[in-house]
Amino acid sequence: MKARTRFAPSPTGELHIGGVRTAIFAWLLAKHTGGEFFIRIEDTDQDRYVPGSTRRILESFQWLGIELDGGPDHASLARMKTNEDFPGALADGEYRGVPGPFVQSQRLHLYRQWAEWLLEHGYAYRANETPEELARMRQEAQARGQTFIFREHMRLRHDVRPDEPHVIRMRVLPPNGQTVLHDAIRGSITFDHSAIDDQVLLKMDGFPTYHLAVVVDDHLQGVTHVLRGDDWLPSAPKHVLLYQYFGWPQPVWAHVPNVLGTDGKKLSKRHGAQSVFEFRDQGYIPEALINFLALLGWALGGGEEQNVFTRDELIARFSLEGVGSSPAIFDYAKLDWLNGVHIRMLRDDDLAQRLVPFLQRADIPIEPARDVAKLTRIAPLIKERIKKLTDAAPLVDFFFVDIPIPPAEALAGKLDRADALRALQATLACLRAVEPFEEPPIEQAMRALCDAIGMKPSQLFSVVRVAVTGKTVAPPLFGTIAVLGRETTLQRLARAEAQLR
RNA sequence: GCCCCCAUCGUCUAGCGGUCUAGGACGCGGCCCUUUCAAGGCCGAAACACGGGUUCGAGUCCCGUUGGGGGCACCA
Repeated sequence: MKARTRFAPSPTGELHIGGVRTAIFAWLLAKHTGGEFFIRIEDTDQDRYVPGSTRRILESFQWLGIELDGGPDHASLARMKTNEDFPGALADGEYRGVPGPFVQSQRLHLYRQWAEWLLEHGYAYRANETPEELARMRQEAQARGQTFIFREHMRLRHDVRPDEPHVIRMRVLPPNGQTVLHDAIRGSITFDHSAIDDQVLLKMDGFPTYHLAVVVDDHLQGVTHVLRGDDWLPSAPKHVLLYQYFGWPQPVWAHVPNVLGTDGKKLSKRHGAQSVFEFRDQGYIPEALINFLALLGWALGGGEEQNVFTRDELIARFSLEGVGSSPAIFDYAKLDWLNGVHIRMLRDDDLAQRLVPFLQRADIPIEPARDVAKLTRIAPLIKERIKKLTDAAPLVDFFFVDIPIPPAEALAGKLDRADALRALQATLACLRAVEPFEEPPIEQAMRALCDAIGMKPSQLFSVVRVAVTGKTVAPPLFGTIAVLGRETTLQRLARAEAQLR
């Protein structure tokens, strides 16, 4: 069965990593079954709308490399409260069968139409208590130690006419009944109607609440599986009821557990990196982030114990059955490890390309057109030494900028100054003669040199390393020398030799 | 306060009544490899929250306790 799923963020800020995980599950499910995954913007709260956030959300998915089968197009984005259009947006007609529009504020007529349908069929009623009146009623209930549940008979005015300002509330029927939610992850959960209030479906401003909009849209847009955070669990029975009232088939419900911070609390601002862009800027690559997030609450099971997955493997192997029901804590150490693993899986030229902005940000003068070829040669030298793209700069800077002449103590290290000098002089002579100036011959020559001058490899190579890179920790020496080239290498060796003389 | 969810190593998890002296991964410690640093290989420490049931037999099923999380808006 093909699944059609959606991610439905509200444009109220950055795309949080917890939301991304939910989106990834939904996306994987859809792609696993050969179905569609789309994005719908839930901008029904005029007050919480944050300009630019829709664009940022879409850009996040673009960076993650998650392709959409539906989502707001240029025209739709331009028509939002603030112009949210951007070059990477879907073009009109790229919907692949999912009916739009994908912005809820552009679907208002649908919500009104279906709210009125509920009214006509006795599943809803009009009310017009003011926020102040409701707050007072709520307070009174609390004073009596009760939870405030709004019910039809509690209305202050029973003769609300259609032409005066009002809201539309749903009836919870039957009043003393129960509603059972069948959840693919949690099993069946029974809710007592006595604990469910007559939810407002259509607000005074003509906008729907989430509860109406999500049901109408998911049905109209053919969503087969509703995946969302488990903070929606308590209001799920209202949605089940609405599907029943409308006579629509229930989707598969799947409430995925929350992602918690290191302190066990729901992920929030003070847990460090939050938005997708922060992870991007900290040097994580999408392949690793997706792998990591998928593993947070999902496992292959069946005795298979794989941890590293490519995007295609995830799509091939993902299933809702593998999603656990307990909340997971975000573990940065594991993310770092996975990021290193995925960096090592990258092709050299791919890694080189991705490194460019990070090196530039570290003030290393990189000119993509000129330097990517060189970076591609450097890539295999540093690949297994970096966990994040930000780790590269201190490892490669000396390839692109001249180094200060290392002080004598640094050059000599644990050696006598005289021995260090001897080592440099011998290396100078040796490397002048090596032909061709490539890694294998260089290594061969320098190893032979150790025997010739009676030094241990670790001794000789340490001195040369400092002379050539200015560092005690650097990429593998022979590869480094080869990339640096004969001229630069000899020049740095000569300067170091002079320093020790 | 009321409602709901969750509970295996520090963390992510496998386990779907016996094959569990509980497996894997990250992290941690040790050893090996080695030109530094990594990567890699090997070894090790590390968990079924507690109490009752059910059963010949419970990490696995049921109930309770405790602990954690979420929700109780004309917010999503």
